[in-house]
Amino acid sequence: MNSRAPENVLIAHGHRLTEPRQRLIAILSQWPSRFSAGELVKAARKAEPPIGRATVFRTLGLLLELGIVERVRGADDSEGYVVARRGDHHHHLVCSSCGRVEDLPLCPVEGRLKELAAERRFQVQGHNLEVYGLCEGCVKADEK
Amino acid sequence: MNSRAPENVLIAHGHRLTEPRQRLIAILSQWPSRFSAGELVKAARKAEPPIGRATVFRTLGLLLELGIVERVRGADDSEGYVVARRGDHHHHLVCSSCGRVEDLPLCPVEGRLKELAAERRFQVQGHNLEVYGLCEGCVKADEK
DNA sequence: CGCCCAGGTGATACTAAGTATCAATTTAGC
DNA sequence: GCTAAATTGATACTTAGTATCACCTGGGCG
Repeated sequence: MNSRAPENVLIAHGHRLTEPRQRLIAILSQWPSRFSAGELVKAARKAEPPIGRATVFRTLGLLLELGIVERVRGADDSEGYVVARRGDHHHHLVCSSCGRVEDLPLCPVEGRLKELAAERRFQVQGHNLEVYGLCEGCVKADEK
Repeated sequence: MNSRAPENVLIAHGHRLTEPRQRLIAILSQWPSRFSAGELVKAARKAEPPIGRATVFRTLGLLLELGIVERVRGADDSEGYVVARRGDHHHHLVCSSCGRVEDLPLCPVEGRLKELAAERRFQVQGHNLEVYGLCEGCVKADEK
């Protein structure tokens, strides 16, 4: 089966596949786009039976750590989450108009960054890049 | 005089140079490194006369908008601020051991990013890059 | 199958980081 | 110095996240 399915990743890392977690994953898998912690808490509270706030945050942290969910920050420093669509290194193109998040699989930083940091004797461990602008749809809407 | 002095930038943008703002700028100019909102609020509250919490946040927002202060995020998603040391486009090398923040004036993203985004028909408005790792001092300390 | 217990849950309470409101005060130009 | 507009500070509220702790349950074991 799909070893990248959240349920399997959870188990592979020695976590239990509890009922609240499964239901939370189900909620997330249906999520259309970016969401905030509060939105997820609200959806979880509305579920039947409801999932507690603490569990939502704990599970969110777990999914974040396992790379199943990613934190996204928009141009205005707004925070949010998205369900990860790829497991490898990538970045995000965040639309500042509609909030949509696209993946940018090719990293425009690698290589160049290494040289720059080496000159400074800075030992790079990782980096985070968020690109913001207008997605194709919003550019068109803007032109009208 | 120095047109990049916070006081002058404030005035140049039509803001008033009030006493609380001046004192807050004075506090910031002495700040050794990265700070959190809470730390600044505490320092402002200890000042004589104290500066109110709301004013601290409003002023912080203003200084952020004017580029006098910058938001910095570490590897662990920790948030913080630093007083900007340069006014042009740059990024940050954040030490995940000591928290020190260095400026990276050469942008390793420009150019490459434009091509990549163009292929995707994404209209780039800006980007944010944080690099984390170990600063020169912490690399040495680590080797011992 | 049923026991057992570590890992997980949910209620509650707490902290940090902001935002909103509004009456009282101050600034800067006239 | 006067006045309008900007700013302040107190207070209350919101969102995000952590801490605690008694209770519950998933799943390995006999």
